[in-house]
Amino acid sequence: MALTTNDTKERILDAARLTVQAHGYGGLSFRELAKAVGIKSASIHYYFPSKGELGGALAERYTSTFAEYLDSLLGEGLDQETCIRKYTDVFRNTLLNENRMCLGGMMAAEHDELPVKVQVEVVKFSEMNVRWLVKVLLLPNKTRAGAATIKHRALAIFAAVQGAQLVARGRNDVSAYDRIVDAYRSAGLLP
Amino acid sequence: MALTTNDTKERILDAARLTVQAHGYGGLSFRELAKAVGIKSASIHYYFPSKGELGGALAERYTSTFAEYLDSLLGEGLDQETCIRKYTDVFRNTLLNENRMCLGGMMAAEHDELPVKVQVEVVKFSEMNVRWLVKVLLLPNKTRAGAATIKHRALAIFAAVQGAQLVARGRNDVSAYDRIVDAYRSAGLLP
DNA sequence: ACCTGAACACCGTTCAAGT
DNA sequence: ACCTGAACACCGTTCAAGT
Repeated sequence: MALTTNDTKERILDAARLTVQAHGYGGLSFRELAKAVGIKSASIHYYFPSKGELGGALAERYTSTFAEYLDSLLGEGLDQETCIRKYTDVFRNTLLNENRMCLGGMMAAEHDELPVKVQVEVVKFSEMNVRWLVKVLLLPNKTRAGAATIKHRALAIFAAVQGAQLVARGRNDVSAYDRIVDAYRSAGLLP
Repeated sequence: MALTTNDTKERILDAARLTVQAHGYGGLSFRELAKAVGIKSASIHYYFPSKGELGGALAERYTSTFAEYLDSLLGEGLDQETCIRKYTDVFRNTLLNENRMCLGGMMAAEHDELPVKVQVEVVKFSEMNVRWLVKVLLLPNKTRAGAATIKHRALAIFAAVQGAQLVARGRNDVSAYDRIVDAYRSAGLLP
């Protein structure tokens, strides 16, 4: 009676997430995935008819889980600077986890290899990030900037953090991520 | 007697570059590549013993070609703002070319799938970019910042531009790249 | 020097067959 | 409902064989 959500489908998604964040959607193999879960590769298709279905479900779950965490920060009533620091820390922690990358960033790079359903989820992920960042940028009452300006700034922060993670991953060096984010702060991009 | 450099090896590299910038290193197939060049896939191995050798040569050539272009801008004596605009335009043009991505950014995302030789070239690419950006940041005589600060700013600009391209590619929308870069400028990250 | 066909172990996908 | 083995056309790589 589903006392645990750790059923086969969830275990497939968990293993797939770790693989995609390290090796990409293209580096995800049904045979390896099956080995990790303890079934045969053909059995994965019972839960996810195609690799695209799996990728779509994976990205969708990733976005909602991340959104939940981010909203919880706002729910705690944290101030703007703390919110941004916790935000950049999420991407930092991903790197600390064996140089892994944000699922959304990884899949953005793999755009041309993705089924349309997965491409759509990648866009939704970035939109969720921007929506949250807009809320954070509006936190102080001194809102002298217009709505469009705030949204562009939020998109820029999202892109800058993604780029910091991408470059640091390419160097396999978390300290590069730290230097970059610090420089963003010094330059005035981050509050 | 080599009156033209458009020999088989160069044609392989040219076709490979376009493919990797669109589909990634993982999306590069010897069979497809051979088809584009007009030989058999086994023949590619005559010029590049392994996929890693091909990837390494590709990244190396990409870096030196890009460095040549960037240095030519400084050679023309262009001012700081113009240099940065021409720099961001390079990445913009890549997106305009069927939503393609910088080879260095693409390969950074694929880090875990790359042979060490290729990983090294990805690092060299980013270092070349930072070196050039440092030179540009030092262009005005009013150099009030220290050497370390300048270098961190240069690295941050490189990362930010890579992120802008990554996010825009994920959305298949060049206008997103433009909005992000504009926001970088407004925030003071870009001169 | 340059090219090829054939083989190998991989891949996602399909499907008939099991329980 | 859930799982499997076997087949299919792909992949990079290897190698003996061609010219």
